[in-house]
Amino acid sequence: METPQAIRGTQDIFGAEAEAFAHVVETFERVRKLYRFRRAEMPVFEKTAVFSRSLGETTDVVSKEMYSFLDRGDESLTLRPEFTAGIARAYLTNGWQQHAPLKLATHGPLFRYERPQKGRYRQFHQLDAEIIGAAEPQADVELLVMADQLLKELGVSDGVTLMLNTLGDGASREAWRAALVDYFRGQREALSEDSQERLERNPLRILDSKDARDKVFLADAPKIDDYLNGEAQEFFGRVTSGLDAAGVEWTRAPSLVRGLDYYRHTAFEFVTDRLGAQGTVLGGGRYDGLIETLGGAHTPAVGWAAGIERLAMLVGEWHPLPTEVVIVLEADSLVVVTNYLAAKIRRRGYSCEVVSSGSVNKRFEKSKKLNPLVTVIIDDKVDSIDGDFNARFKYSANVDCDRPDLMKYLTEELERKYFQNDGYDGDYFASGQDMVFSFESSR
RNA sequence: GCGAUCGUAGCUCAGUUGGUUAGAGCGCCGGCUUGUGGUGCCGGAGGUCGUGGGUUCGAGACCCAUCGGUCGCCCCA
Repeated sequence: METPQAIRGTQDIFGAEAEAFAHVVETFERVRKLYRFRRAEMPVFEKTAVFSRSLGETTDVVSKEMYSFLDRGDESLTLRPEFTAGIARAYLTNGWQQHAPLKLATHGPLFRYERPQKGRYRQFHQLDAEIIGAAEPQADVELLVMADQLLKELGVSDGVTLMLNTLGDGASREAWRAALVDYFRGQREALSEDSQERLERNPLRILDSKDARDKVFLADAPKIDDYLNGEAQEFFGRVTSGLDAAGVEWTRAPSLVRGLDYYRHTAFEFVTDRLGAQGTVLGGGRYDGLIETLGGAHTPAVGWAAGIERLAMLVGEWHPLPTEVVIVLEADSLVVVTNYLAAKIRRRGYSCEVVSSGSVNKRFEKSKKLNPLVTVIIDDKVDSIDGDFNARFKYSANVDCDRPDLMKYLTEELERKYFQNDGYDGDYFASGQDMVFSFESSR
């Protein structure tokens, strides 16, 4: 029987990486509540039109990266390549207009048919935050400040910079785009093959080409600032002054454009040079035109998405808190004692692991590897002078264990309730790194 | 879709200019040792050397194809 392989570009995440992944999500959940964003869940697949119409037919995402298939009714469905389009559809379908302006947060898997590489997968995961039905720059500011706080709380903000730009309103953007096409047409033959292609499909993209043949023309290319009308300028000014007031650092990136057609005004990316070719860790912008393309009324909105895998890589290995208590069963006849104690300890809210298989030697090896705060040993050695003990309950705590609550619980409550002892029996000594306390129950 | 690079035990890797029964460390299992015990010693399980062809008296090592991983281009989080 041959084991089927996992699909290319999917990942099985485990251990420290999985902990880092969970840590990113948990931090996002916590921060999103601080900003009072409401949680939403959407399907992972939609009718293909949801994405093809909103993202722009000519974008690479739509033209070659979507996971599309026909269902049994011959309807074309697509695994979501991004969140925004699906959220916009849900907003219209469910009448969420009544909640506008609506602050939404979600996270989960997305799918794109691409060659995998560092920080890029066919099934990848994003955090997502959107404000729908808010035309004011204030919404952009709130979203950016939240993103900034998220990165800071994750401890990854060092070396990550906020690149900020404006694409102006629809009219500004079109005028700029036309000027760029004009300009680059003049140099057409000198451009890279990729950029000659971009000239027809997505001229804004030429601006962040990595090809040296293109870079020489960038300095003299038309600037968006020259095409912004007064309104667009004022909008951008309010965004930047809001960020300054909130203490969020940013860098103007006049050639920053976003890949999808629906962006207007604010566009931004938090980038780092620590992730190889995939420098963008969080990106987004304003998409005032999107909801109309799905048949809704004109609805201004802003949002961003962040790659969980990329954030997790910046976070690095993340280890869960150490096990608080490990119970080592040394005498198999007393197995019920471990069941009793473990249940009690866990119900009390302390993490606990039981080691009760393998040779006694292996059990201690295992417990040492778990590196617990406290080790509890269940033993039936009859080694007292009068020989009337039938169970012994010892625990050893790391000398540095700064958990008086846990120590108190174990010494006083458990020991008294279960063993009906009077307390320490005087057997108390230091062994290496551990303080060892020993209790014995008498009958 | 394009390019580079890699693919030997569960994991990390050695395997000399192609030459007898393919190795180590870690991990796992067992035994002994260690009188509070992540030590030491002994033993064990586990590999069709990604797969399929080819060259050769002989290939894990050379060639071709294919699959997969990694990194990059395109694009994007």
